[in-house]
Amino acid sequence: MTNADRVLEALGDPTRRRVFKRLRGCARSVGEIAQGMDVSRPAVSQHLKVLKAARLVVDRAEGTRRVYAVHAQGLETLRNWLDGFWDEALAAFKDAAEQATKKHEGKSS
Amino acid sequence: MTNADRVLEALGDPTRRRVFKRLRGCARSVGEIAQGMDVSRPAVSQHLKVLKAARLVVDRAEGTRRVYAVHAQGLETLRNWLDGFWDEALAAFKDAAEQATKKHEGKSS
DNA sequence: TACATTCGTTAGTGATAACTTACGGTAAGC
DNA sequence: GCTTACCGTAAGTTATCACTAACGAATGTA
Repeated sequence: MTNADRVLEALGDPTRRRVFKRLRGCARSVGEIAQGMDVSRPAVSQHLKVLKAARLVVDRAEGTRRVYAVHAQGLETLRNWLDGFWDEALAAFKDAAEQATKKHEGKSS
Repeated sequence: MTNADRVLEALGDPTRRRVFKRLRGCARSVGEIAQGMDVSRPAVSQHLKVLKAARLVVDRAEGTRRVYAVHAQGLETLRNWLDGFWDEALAAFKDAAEQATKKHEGKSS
């Protein structure tokens, strides 16, 4: 399982996306994130675990609290996956075009 | 439910990603996609339905067969979501910095 | 040391979704 | 017009996943 797979699977859940969006711009503790959401704190904790495994967030201990913040690496992984998909698609298209050209040349000769 | 939500949810499933990757560079029919995979043809058909709803693929009738190909719009949606996240994160960070500055000015005055 | 608070973990449950089998519909070929 | 091939859909089953509840660990405090 690649890192890109973990990122896509992590962002596939809507609740997890809401948790992730709550960390834009400022780091928050688990309780602060759960505050105002319609899910329990353990649920948020579990979602953060998945987001952490995907390198989408990082956590640091701050007394008894655990503060989470967005980590650039996860979104960079997603961006690289996106770019890589385009590159491979383009390469495959190029190969197909070349084979078609070769076939056409063989026909004309 | 936004389009970005549909894209992320569609790409969240590993089988669906394998189906999607099979369309890089060349369009294929449903049977061709299912050929060599460890899932049945109806399963592939259902996944393609979800991918189509997310604007990740397009389909065209070709006789009795139905040919699917990647559609740029879905991945563009994902890219926009990615960029938008960065923008909002940056804006939030900026606001926090400005508030901190304001507070600091108020203190010094 | 004893207590309180905060967070993480595990077990169990309920819901969602993915897979298979079976059926119906449509277009091409004889 | 009948047969064949290909695809989508529906029903049913299985499995996966997210949520709640309960317990345990660690830190800060009296």
